[in-house]
Amino acid sequence: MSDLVTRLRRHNWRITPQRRVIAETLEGSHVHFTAEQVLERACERMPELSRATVYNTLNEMVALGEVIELSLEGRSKRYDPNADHDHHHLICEGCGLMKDVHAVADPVEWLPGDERHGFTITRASITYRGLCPDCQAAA
Amino acid sequence: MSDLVTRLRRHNWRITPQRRVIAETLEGSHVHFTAEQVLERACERMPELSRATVYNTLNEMVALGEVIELSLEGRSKRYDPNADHDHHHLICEGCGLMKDVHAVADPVEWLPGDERHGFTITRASITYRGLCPDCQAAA
DNA sequence: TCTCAGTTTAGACATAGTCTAAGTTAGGAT
DNA sequence: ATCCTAACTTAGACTATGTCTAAACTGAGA
Repeated sequence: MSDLVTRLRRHNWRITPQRRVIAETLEGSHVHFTAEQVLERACERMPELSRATVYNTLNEMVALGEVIELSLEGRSKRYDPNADHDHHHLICEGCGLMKDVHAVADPVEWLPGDERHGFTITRASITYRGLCPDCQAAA
Repeated sequence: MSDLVTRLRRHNWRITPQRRVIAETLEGSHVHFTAEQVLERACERMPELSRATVYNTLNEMVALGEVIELSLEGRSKRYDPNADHDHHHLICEGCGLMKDVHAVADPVEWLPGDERHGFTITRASITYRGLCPDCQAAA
């Protein structure tokens, strides 16, 4: 069983066949899919699945805090089933490949008080950009 | 004269009236506007300015490296006329207010070699999230 | 003045995402 | 078991954001 499904069930969230397929699609890859990519892959297992259900379900999983929504590149959002807020993202500027990474310091501590403009800061995420090994070889 | 216009001129880029209005609109605020907001404000000074010109011009300024494109929140990109890549962003989760901030360390150094997956890393940006003073008071 | 590359324009088109109204499903009450 | 109800799903219309195209315009140099 998908770990994401387990986490979702803890919220007393009804696990319908559609939601299960969507959760398992999200979790079954190292890549972070867009909603359209989730729809496409989930439809291989459940062809009658509708676009609206995919969008609704992804938004609900984000609202429950079990999936992170990423607006990093291009026009569409991507969904990360790893809800651990301490990880960051590494993006290849050549091909768009995205990896989860962990940094050794908490960025919140590196923002001086006089740069906080009176905000209370709850979290921080880092986006690293560069070239993946394949794109370096191609260059 | 707008500093952004000065920087753009150095690229031998023709500064037309339309481009000047767009650049000055971008730079004349502490807020980072969406393309539609730039269009709306620029049209107050030049009503016949077209949507296509705003989008083209913003994309060209990004390509020249003099404006940074931000895909952080919501559906639309925002444009930051401060091309200094060492600054980061602080976003209020209540009202969407966005501020430029500077951290005291370079986040690239916080990513250990074994978390780099063979990438060459060229830059890193941090997105801080929290509540601005007004939204704290309202809560 | 003429020419031509670069620029601007209106509007068609494309893509991403949301909403609505109707139909379906599942679980509790009877 | 059957009914009732709320939650869920669906197709497709709709909205928002951004890109493209073809034609018109502009201005610097021949």
